Amino acid sequence: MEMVLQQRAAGGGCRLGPRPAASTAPSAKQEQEQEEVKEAAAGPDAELRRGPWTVDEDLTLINYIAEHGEGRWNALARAAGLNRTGKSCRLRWLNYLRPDVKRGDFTADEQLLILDLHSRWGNRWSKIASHLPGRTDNEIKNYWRTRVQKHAKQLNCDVNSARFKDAMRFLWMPRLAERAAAAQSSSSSAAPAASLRQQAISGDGHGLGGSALMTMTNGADRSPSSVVTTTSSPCSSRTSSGSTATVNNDDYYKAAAPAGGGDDWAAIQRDQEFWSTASNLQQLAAGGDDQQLLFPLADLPMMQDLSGWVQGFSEGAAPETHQLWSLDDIWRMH
DNA sequence: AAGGGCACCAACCGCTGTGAT
DNA sequence: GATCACAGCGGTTGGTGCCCT
Repeated sequence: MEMVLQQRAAGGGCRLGPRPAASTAPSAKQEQEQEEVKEAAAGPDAELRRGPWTVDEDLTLINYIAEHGEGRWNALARAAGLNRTGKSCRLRWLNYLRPDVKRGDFTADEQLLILDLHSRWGNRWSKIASHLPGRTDNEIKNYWRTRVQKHAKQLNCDVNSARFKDAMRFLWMPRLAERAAAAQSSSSSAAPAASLRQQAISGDGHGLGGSALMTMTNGADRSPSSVVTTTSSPCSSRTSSGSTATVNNDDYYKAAAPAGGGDDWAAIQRDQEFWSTASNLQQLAAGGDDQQLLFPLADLPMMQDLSGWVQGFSEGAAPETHQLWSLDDIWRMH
């Protein structure tokens, strides 16, 4: 325990001392409230501690909560003798010290879930976190900001844009689903979603016939903005425009294949051609001028089969008519 | 080896919601 | 209904450490 705490206390950085003035100056009332909180928590002569938690502080908090339980954080901070605000104690406990906090990289399953839930609820980190046992809202938020937003930036689009959402739905999420399924097949301790995904991919009991049929739906209204079915062998699917598209998993997975495993985004992002393709297809779908494309579409390795897929990159597409599977559907089947 | 740049993430802040008085 | 205290949420910051040149 001591060693773990030592590592945790030593890990990660944060500022020490007072932070710089905020861009919006606090009101006199707010300043007074803050002073009162300080004095109430530590007495008029004591300066509240800020910044990284020490091992001693962690142990004090853990022991106090083990004995008295959590809640009433300001009172807890005082009673435990911690020279911290209740807020700080609560955050430290919930995001770090709680025994069920899961640490380490997000699994493909978890990433998939985050993407799906964020597409529905937006930046409702706490709500999203409630669906990922052991993960904190802070962790998910950090993940989103450091990984997802970074790649939106690299695509020169906003993370909330339809373009980026389409890229997530059609490129990243199917890929994650497949990786999660692969991970599931090599693991005996499977999450329910993983086992369901495996069923979906193997077509077990759902008439999928060996295809990884996965359609991501659009936001709160749950209506698909467009449809792509992915298969391990070419198959046809009807697009929002009514044309038939054949999207071969092997093609775009090949294009996005990780050089050596690791982070999915990193793997996809490494392949500049892949992103350029997505970017160009988006421009084409939006009626962009072919002359503006980064390179001739005819040269793209995926172009033969993507005429329909391009339509998927347009906004406001009509709902699909054939069978759609969302994560919800898969979840329910379990 | 040095140092500059960047990703990561713990911890902060302001604000809002909620329940008690 | 008004006020207060507290809990909780989402946005932001900046130190640490890794990676690249």
